[in-house]
Formats: sequence, C-alpha cells, structure tokens
Amino acid sequence: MTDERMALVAKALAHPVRIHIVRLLAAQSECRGHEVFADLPLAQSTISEHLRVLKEAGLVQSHPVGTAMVYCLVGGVLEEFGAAIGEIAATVSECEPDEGACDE
Amino acid sequence: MTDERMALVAKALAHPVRIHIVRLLAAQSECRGHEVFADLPLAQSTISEHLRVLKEAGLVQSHPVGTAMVYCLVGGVLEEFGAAIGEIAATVSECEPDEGACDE
DNA sequence: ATCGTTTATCGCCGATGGACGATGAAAGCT
DNA sequence: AGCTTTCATCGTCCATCGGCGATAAACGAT
Repeated sequence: MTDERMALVAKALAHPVRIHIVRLLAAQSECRGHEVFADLPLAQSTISEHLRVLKEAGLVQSHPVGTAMVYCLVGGVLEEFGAAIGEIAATVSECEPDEGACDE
Repeated sequence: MTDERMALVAKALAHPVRIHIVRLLAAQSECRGHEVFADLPLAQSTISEHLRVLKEAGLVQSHPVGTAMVYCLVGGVLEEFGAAIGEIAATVSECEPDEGACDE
C-alpha cells in the first residue's frame, strides 16, 4: 500500500464522527442512512458530508433502496489498512538504549 | 481505543510525508533528524512541523544528542492502532445480498 | 398532482493545515 | 569568543475542513 493511499484512508478516518460511523456500519448489516443520521447529534447535511468523505476514500459504498440509501463498508479496505499499519509496526526497531533512552 | 483517540492517530497519519517518516523511523533504529530532513525534498521547517504533529499524537518521541535530535517511534502505539482497525474490520457483516448488492 | 420523507448539494463561515523563509536557541568545534 | 551545525518556532500565505441552514432531487403515498 502506497504512502498516498494510506494517507487517504487515514484522512478519511481522521475524525471521531467518521470513526463512529465506521464502527456503526461494521456492527450491523442493516445500514439505512436515517439510522446513521438519528445516531448522531449533528445536522443531516453534516453527516451526509462525512459519508461522502468515507465513500470517496473507498471505505464505504451505498446503493439506493426506494427513497432511502443503504450504506455499508467495502470489504477488505479496513483489513488492508490495518494490516499495512501492522506491517510497519512489525519492522520497528526500538531506539538503542546505548544512545540514550528515547524519552520525550 | 476511543473514537477520539483513533481519530487523533489517524489524523497524524493523514499525510503522505508523515507516513513516509513513520516508515523511515520504523525501518532504522538510527533516527537522527538530519537523515529525515535529507530524505525529503521539503524545507527543514516543514519536516520539523510534521515531526511535531507525530510527536503530539504520541507516535514519535525524541531526545537530544549533542546538537542533534534522535527520533524514534513510540513502541506499541502503531500496533494498538492497527489492532483497533483490525478489530472493527473483524466485526464487519457484509451487506446482505437479499437487500441488493452494495454497489456504488 | 401534491405532499412527506430521505438524501445530496450548495453557499457561507470560522478554524485548521501545510508550505515557506526568516529567525532563534543549543551545543560542539577552532 | 566566534562560527557552524542542527533543530524549533514564528509569521505569512493560501487551501482545505467542518459545521450549519437552505435548497434541490428522487421517490412513495395519498
């Protein structure tokens, strides 16, 4: 996963409300839009915007059902991102103590 | 891990240059500042700012060695974040096909 | 046809982000 | 003392974000 792609996904997740939405979508297969709207004390337009950001990052997809929309996570993207993070974390070589403890 | 904390870490990672820096720091235990500066075609002040963002998010720590600085990743933070992402991903229940394929 | 429901988009605003150059501070070297 | 190296901070500029209300678009129901 390229730096740019990782940064894009991270940017999409860089807001508590969007993390909340992602958790919500992960937790339930039923993902009607108005449930998302009802779950947060924000204007409908604001949440719609957050959903748009998540869709543009490829994390969320949606399709209309009648007058409503069904949102759900795109399979694999979150896994890939988490795995990419884990990969980096796995290569960490801690600061060598002989160079001084890495305190702030 | 709270939504807020996850969003903070994600925000710190929401820039290709910072992803690059994190990879760099993960790859080598030697993490003198000027190596970071030399590795990127950006002004020194710009990179210093990126490092500050990473430090404020708790991803990076640093300590002075003589006139230089040594930067390194804070152990565990990246793992925790990756694990939190993986946790969410693990709970994903795909859109039920009976409700229509989740195409864009 | 008209209305209500649901969602997306627009325009606006204040706040934040990201880049730069310039300046400042700390430490080592001569 | 004076110079160099290394890094942080400041001020400025422009772009983007995040919030809102208002409005539009799509659709089902009456």
